[in-house]
Amino acid sequence: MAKGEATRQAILTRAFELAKTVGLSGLSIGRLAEATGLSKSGLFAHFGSKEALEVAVVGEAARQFVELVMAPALRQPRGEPRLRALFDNWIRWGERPGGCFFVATIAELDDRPGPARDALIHACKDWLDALATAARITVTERQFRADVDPDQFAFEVYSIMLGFHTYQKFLREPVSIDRARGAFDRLVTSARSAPLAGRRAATG
Amino acid sequence: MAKGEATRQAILTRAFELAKTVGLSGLSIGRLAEATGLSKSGLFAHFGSKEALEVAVVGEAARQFVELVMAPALRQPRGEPRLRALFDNWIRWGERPGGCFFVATIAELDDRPGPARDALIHACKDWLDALATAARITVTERQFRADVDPDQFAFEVYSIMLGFHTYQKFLREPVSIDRARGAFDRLVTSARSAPLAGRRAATG
DNA sequence: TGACAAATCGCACGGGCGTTCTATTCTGAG
DNA sequence: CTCAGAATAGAACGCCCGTGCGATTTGTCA
Repeated sequence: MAKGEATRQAILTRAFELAKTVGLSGLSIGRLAEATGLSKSGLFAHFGSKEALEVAVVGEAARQFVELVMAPALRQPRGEPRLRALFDNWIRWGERPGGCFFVATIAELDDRPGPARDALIHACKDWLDALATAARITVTERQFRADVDPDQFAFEVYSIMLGFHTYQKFLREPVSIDRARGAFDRLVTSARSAPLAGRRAATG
Repeated sequence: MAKGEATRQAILTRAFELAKTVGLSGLSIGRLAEATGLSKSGLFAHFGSKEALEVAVVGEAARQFVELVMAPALRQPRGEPRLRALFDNWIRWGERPGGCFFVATIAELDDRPGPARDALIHACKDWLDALATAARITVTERQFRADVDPDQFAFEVYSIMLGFHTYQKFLREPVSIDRARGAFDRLVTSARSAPLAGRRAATG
């Protein structure tokens, strides 16, 4: 009984890797079957439809993202260290072969309604919530100024990561990581509480 | 002799609109022929191959981008007004139906080499160059601090726009435009020269 | 207006797609 | 060891894709 589940997981692992470069629509059942050494119909039986396969791949991506990016960061101390860990882990996630699954897939699904799109939106909102929560905590810990908007902060971190991936995967700019780190540092610095007594002017 | 050229332009106009939502791979010749009222083979004859059609669509996108975003901004005064015009026009470009063609297409082509990808990279680099040049001029005009890196600035503006489009087209967040404007304002403010005598601490 | 070229059409081909059905092989519980 | 049921394979389907070709319509200039 466990055999089926193991095969299914092997398929998903391979499908996730493939989808990072060819997208979800580009992920054809025939090609995936060839890549996993199964027959087309044998593979198909595990999911029942292409759409269900796509949803499962998004789920697999979310699972790996939690495991590799979010969970380790949540073990860091609250405040700026945790925020920085989220950013660093995310950069590392994006540097793995094929780049970031989510960035590669978002543009593909934004005009194609359906359960796969819903699952992807859910994963992205979870991630933005995690960023905003980490920023909010950093404010609570008085490491960030009280007037820092956590949701705005999350938007800006997210934007930096989108820029990073575009520079990295599309433009193949070697400076992509320096640009991303530079932007993140500037963002964090401008959000910090004044280190000594005496306020500076607000930045936003 | 002009008939063919007119038809070709009509095809490209329609193809550009369609590609914003379905992408370049999703833009099939059959569907495009139906949308333009031509026969498949009649349309096909204008380009000779799917690949050539894709390149032409990217060219059409670049042409419209220059006309609607870059050219009007270059008529604004040098420095911050021009920079802000580039940003505003770009936001407006992204608010048109279908969103931004480039954002929609970049993720699709980043792992598919070929002339279409080359053309898209060229257009993006032109745009980043324009942003960096506008920032450099703003430094020269002493509206920005001398230690502002124009290329880093361009990266951050570009990232904000990617974030804007993701929030807008994918997450359908109504606050997308406020987030983008907020991030841009924060970026510009932190780059400005000190308005009066006496320097503040550097921000990045 | 006549004639030549440009523009467009209709049709067909091979191939990959997702999907279905039936047959076969494998596997694990009794 | 047996055997039901799970897991996989094989072949076929209708569909749409990009592409090529010959026929036909349309436009333009002498």
